[in-house]
Amino acid sequence: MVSRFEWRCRRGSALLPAYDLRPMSGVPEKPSLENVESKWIESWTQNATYAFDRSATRDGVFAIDTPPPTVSGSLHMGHVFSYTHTDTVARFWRMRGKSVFYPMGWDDNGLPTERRVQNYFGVSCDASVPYAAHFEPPFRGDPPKDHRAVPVSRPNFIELCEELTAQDEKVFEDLFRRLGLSVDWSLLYTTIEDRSRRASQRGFLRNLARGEAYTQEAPTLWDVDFRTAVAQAELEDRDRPGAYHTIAFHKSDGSGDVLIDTTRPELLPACVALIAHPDDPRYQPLFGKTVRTPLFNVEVPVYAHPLAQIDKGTGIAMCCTFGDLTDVIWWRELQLQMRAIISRDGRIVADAPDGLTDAAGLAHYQTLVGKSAKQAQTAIATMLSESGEMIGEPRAITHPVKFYEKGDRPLEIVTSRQWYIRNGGRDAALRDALLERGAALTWLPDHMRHRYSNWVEGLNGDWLVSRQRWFGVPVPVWYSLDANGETQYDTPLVPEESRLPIDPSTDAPAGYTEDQRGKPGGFIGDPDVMDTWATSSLTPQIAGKWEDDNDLFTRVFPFDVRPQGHDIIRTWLFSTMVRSHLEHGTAPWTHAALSGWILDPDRKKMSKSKGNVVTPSDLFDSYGSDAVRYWAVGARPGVDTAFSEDQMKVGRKLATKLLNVSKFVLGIGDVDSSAVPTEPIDIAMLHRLAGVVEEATVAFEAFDYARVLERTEAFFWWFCDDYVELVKTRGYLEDSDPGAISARAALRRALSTLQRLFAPLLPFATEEVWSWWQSGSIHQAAWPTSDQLTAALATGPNEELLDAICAAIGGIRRAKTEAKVSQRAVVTEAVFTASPDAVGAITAGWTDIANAGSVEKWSISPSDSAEVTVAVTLAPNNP
RNA sequence: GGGCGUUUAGCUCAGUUGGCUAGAGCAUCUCCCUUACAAGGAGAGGGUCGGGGGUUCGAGUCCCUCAACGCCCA
Repeated sequence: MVSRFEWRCRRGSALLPAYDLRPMSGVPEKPSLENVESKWIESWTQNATYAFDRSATRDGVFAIDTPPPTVSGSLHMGHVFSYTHTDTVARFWRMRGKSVFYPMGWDDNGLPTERRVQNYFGVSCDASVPYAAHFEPPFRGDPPKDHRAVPVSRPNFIELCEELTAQDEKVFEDLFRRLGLSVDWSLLYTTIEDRSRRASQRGFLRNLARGEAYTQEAPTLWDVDFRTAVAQAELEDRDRPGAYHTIAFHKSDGSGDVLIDTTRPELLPACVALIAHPDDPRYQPLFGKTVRTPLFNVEVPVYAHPLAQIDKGTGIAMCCTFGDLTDVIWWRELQLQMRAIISRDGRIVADAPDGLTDAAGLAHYQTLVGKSAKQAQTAIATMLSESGEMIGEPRAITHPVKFYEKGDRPLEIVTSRQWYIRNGGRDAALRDALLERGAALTWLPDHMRHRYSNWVEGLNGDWLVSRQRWFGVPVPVWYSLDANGETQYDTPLVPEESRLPIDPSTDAPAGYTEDQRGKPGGFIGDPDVMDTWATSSLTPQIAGKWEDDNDLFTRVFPFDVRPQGHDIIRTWLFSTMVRSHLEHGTAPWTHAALSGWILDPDRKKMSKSKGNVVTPSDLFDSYGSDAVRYWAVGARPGVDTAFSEDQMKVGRKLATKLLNVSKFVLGIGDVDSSAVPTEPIDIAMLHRLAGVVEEATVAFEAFDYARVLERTEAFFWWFCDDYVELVKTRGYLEDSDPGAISARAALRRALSTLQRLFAPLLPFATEEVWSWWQSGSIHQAAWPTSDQLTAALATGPNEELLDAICAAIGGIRRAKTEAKVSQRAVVTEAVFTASPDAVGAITAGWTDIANAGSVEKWSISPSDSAEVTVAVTLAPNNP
């Protein structure tokens, strides 16, 4: 650890010792939380309070791989919640003398932005439309419901994306500043900017050069609305109603029918085989023979394959190209024919598939052309009924169907050429290496490691990174065209890294000129963009300016922590691990901190669709940023947490209390900064606080900001309610009184420590009270230590003393409450009993107790009980 | 179907390697305008720690089992 002294020299700061005294003129007459936010936000910006010191070496740096929020949405309480957690840890390490690398990024790349731009401006991207200079979109916000999207060129569309993201990003930045994040805003990046595109393309080209990226034409899960391929990580199963249709296939030798059950009869024209389990005696005689499809009269083989489920339906299934991933496996392993009938927009293609030659079959097919899968299903069920080839009625069931997580219709499987990055899904050695990397991470909370290993172990293919979209990072390759104009996919043309970022749709590869584009002997650009995750998987590299500024990169990489939601372990966390493992041979960070969900007070997950979302800025206005942070910090790492304005009210109370008690301590009277507390109760209080400091330090080192708050807060209220009340009268004595000196010195030591313990949690209120008596920002002050707090004290900890004294004053207070008199009421006599040790403690602290309780006369006698008892006689004239 | 988590006061949650009579905040009730703070303070009531079984001198805590709720994966 860097010592406070070294750190101060390095930062060139001129901080005073933590409890050095300043003129009291800084304490306001009436402390208030009003306007502290704007005041300190401005001060922090002007003084570059949170600037990363890049002269620090890796050992002296704490580096955070901040999640770049998607700017196509709005910031919600989930952001406030989790970003506050990270900020507390950043602030702690900064106070511990680390140079904290805390960047912010905006994820403005990809589908969500496209969708928002379409909805906001009322446009749609159409690559065939020419570019229009000075294009004015039909709307800026809220196009009417019946508005038909205006097609715009890809460059125009991208301009609109940039316009809207810039606007959204400003709102985000303001909100994060208001929340008090100690981000170094000079490190800001966006995922669509040149530097990110360069990093993304460079990373991809390095993968390609090492054989970790490859292109392949293969059946792929496909969203028919977004018209793009999707990756395994973006899938989700949704339960959907469906129906089993029992359909009769006809044996080619005329010996009867074979019945199959299917939920997708519309794929009948795409049927290429029937498949049963090799051990199924019912179908063993049919293996190797053929049957003819109903309606279409196409001859298809019957094969055996172990993936056929004996107990499902009739036990024999039709294999179509393609109904599901099992079909793909059968098609590949049994080398079946291809009869694709679903187009990329989800409709039945015009051309009947190979092998469909029967005149009646063709006529049936014609009725399906152009229909959606759903419409085709209805049509074909009707035809099957009419032809008598459907047995009975369809039987309704509910079954899991694969969807793109952002999509509205079930995924289809279409064959297309796509780019993949190896992620262990097809390679056991790589998978094991990635599992090991995950196991070596410190997970917060620890059980989240299972999400990672679970996912990696379940991978069934490599990572599909190409997307058939516009607003993203282009796949940075071209393909040469041979003399016949055929595309040479196996030997892509790649740019020099120094040219990046490139757009292959407008840039030409080296050795070619633009007029050779699309011509035989010329070239074409890869039309696709990369998946958003392919870029955001490089956030450590982007934020750390990998290859653009390697001096910086080596000072921050591997990062200390990746904070993120547990819902994106399989996507963001895993893909970042893959890229770092492949490129750098290391994990990208040492810690992964997973935040929980925000639930509404009814324990439901908050979401816009449920209409239970609260706007953060309204809460900042109502309770103050510190109060909102207080609510967030109260949640233990990784735990789902109910939204609670009540907690914010408590936080507001705490911040107000901190102001008030600071005013009291600083206003009670001066004391020399070299003064050492001498009264037993003062010394014992400082030792108690020293224990809190040690506990808070350990907790923060383990990212447990919630425990820091809990322990600090518990001490703080005790300090205010008991300790301060007890020593108040003594502290007001004249300056030369030894008791007053002891109290004031102890109060100041404690105050300085408490302010700094709270600083990472309540940055505004603590900065405010610190400014009353210290110079420099509290957020650059040193984290308190127990040594500092107990320096030069004559005696050690004495919890028994504090407990006995507090029990004594508590007894007096209780007596007054029970008598329903004011706490100011005078006690003419108090008669105590207590254990012999407690008798000593109460005697030692008697003057303070008497002052706090307004006790005139007292006596005490030892008892066998550990309990302190008191009999109180109240003055007759009390109110 | 596999994995993970949660279950403690009316509510939200602490409870560390097993160790005094199980704690806090909120809410409720009573009282107090007190010189840092009424946007405050002093006090009170409230729990067979999800059920069952086991280990132990001792279990909220460890083991087994069952249940409910939630999440991840298939």
